[in-house]
Amino acid sequence: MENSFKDDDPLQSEESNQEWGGAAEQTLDPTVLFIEQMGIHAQGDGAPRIAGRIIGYFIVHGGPVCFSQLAQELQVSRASISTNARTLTDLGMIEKVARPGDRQDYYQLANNPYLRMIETYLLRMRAMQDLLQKADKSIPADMHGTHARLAQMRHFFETAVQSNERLLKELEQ
Amino acid sequence: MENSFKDDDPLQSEESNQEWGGAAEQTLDPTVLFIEQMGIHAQGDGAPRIAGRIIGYFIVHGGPVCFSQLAQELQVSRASISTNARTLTDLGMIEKVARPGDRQDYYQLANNPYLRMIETYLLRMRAMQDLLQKADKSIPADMHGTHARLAQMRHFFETAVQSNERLLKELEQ
DNA sequence: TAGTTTGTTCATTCTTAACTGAACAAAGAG
DNA sequence: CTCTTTGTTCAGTTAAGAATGAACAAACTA
Repeated sequence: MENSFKDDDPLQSEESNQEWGGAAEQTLDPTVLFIEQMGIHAQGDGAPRIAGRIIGYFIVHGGPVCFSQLAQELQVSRASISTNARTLTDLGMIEKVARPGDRQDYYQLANNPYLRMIETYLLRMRAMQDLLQKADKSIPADMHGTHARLAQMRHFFETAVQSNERLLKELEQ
Repeated sequence: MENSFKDDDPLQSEESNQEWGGAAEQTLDPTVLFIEQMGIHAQGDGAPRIAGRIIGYFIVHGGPVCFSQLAQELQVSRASISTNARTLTDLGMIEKVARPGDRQDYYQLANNPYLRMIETYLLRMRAMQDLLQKADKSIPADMHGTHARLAQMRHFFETAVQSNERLLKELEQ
């Protein structure tokens, strides 16, 4: 359940700490492996690694988890949790939940954590459409080849946007 | 046509160099503006800015363009062109074309430059599916909540993959 | 042969942004 | 009130990777 990088970590030191280094998987625990891989994947998507690890943690442990627990178990600073939790909340992937008589912040996975990813994706594509449209207007009309290529690109993004809007509806049921 | 950042740039110095700084658009030429914006967008997508500018250049100027011309007009090192052109070629967005009796490399936009973007996107999603499947196998069966959340996520990616495969076919006609 | 041109590779520099620790504000608890 | 707990913000550090210049290899010219 723990990252077990610190030397004094009880879970780590009580075990027979077999061959470290090399391509050995850091920990035997498949859940922490999964969480770590989610971090890597997020990084590949251009997102901060910690954000991916947080999502991974929620997938594994579900239910409302408190702020400090996240920082502790993922072994990162509270500052990082704060920033990334806010980002993920803004993205609609996790949400803050209240706990009566508890001052701490609790978070959990949102209803459909992945929908917003698509919405963000759509936003980017619409920005590109905008860019293309403006280019089309401002570039001299006699540059026929250019306008043809712009049109081709616009067609692509139009189709892609439609496709993803359809997907979005499909996932919303 | 040029970046005109260097002081000795003829195009720059012959004009009445009006108010620099502020939000002023660097150049009046809408085509270089477009190329620059493509660079910015690429950057936002996690791709190198030069890659985006190269694509922008091809959209504007079409036809086979030689290696050295790219370096010159985009005002970047040949090394950058080399690296990015290779990446874009691997991605299937541009392609090398031969010119009889010419030793230089020429490039042009590929048939459907954007299809491969989707394929790359699909690859990433399939990698995630793989990750999810492996996690599902390795995580203890009695963690019911975890498996449920994994299943939900898998469902999402399955739907998304299908949707994008459909889109791909649609664009291939 | 030596000299040019063209593209790639490598080591280095530079930029961007992730991450951290520390200072801070807000909200209890005593 | 003081002392603790909790989360945010900010300045500084660090790490990743984009871009470069120089060295190099390959292919042609003379």
